[in-house]
Amino acid sequence: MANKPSVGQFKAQAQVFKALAHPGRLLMLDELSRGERCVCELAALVGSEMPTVSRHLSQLRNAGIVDDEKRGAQVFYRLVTPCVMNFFQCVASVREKGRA
Amino acid sequence: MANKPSVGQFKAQAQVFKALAHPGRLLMLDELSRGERCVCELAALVGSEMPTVSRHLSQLRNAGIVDDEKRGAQVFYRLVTPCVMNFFQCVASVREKGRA
DNA sequence: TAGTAATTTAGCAAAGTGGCGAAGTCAGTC
DNA sequence: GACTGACTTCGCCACTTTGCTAAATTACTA
Repeated sequence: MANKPSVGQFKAQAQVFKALAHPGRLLMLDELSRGERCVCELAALVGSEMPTVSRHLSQLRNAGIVDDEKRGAQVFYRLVTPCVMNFFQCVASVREKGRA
Repeated sequence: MANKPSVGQFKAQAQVFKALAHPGRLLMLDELSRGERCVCELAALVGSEMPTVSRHLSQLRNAGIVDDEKRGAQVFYRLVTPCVMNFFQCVASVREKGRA
């Protein structure tokens, strides 16, 4: 019933893409594709302060891309939808064709 | 040779995602997936002014997602990398899992 | 050459994004 | 109960994005 997707659908999808539209968040997702990580590990990875990283992660969580689990004093994040990692191949081809 | 992608790579990829992170641009891409369209057709589709649509299209072009061709007084845009349309399925699953 | 239509570019105001430090919350330790 | 560490939320500022109108550009027509 959705041959012509509605504007609302695109709005929701744009939110997901928006969550992916940041180098630091992509770096974190790449790391999470190899297993769950706590916030402090990801903060060290991207080299930003923890508040900054925490907010990036909540953006990814709100988009439904990652999930979090509190264990003790630490919070571990993991990738919920690994298929987003497939995007990278297409995006790479986008960039290659772009410069052709 | 790229087991550990560099920050620069993620920066470039984020640019592509950024180009996709707008409902109107997604709507236009969906339309372009069914064939080339001129700017005025796309403007009518999204219901924005032509200058606005023109800028959105140049963003998509700069990202390497679409290509343009001038024919007479009109400029026709077409999808260069149809694989970006595959994203939508994964994004849809992201949103479904997100609300589970 | 004038005139009209299709696009793009430029300039402006409003809204959103990203980063940091300060402060608040929660878990484990002394 | 006080203290420390991990994390989140808040407030602030700088920067970017977005949409509009006005103006410049290009193609076609009379």
